[in-house]
Amino acid sequence: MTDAGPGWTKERVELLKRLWSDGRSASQIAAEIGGVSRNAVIGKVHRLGLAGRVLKTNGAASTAGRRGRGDADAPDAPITEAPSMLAPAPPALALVQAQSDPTSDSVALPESARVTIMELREFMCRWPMGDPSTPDFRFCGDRAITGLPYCTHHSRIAYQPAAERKRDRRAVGFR
DNA sequence: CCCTGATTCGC
DNA sequence: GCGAATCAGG
Repeated sequence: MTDAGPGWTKERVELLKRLWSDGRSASQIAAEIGGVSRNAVIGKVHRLGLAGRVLKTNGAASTAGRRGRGDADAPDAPITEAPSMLAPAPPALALVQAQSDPTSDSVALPESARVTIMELREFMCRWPMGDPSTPDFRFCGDRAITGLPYCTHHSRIAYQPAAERKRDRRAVGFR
């Protein structure tokens, strides 16, 4: 047939837009479409002007991505750090008892897999739920982000906009 | 280590 | 216009 050139046909672009707006990740879309890498998907998405789904993840992109491919890196310009001082918003412990079931014989397992400390694994979210003094105390137990004690959802809550700390540690003559 | 998206630049 | 490379954060 004449489909020897896998370019961004309208069908593919539409599919891309649909999947992207549907909340699918770039890698998922790439796998779905096939023949394209996740980078290609992201690149196309940006070119189309669809980017912007993520809110505060661009903090990385700000300093990153100015290199193409094995190109000489120019002296990075002094990026003006935005003094965004947002509220620390500390996570209140043991205060998230939404639907506390009093002596509930019911299962009461609406979502996620809450587990006890016995069932807690390294890759499980350690978000406290309930009072630690009661036997009802459980942990989120969801798949925690590798390297972090919480899952994606709770990580965002715990680590809200309050990461503007010491960024550069590689000062010359440090120590 | 896994994943995510953002960005730049050579092609 | 395209996407690999790179970055940074979660």
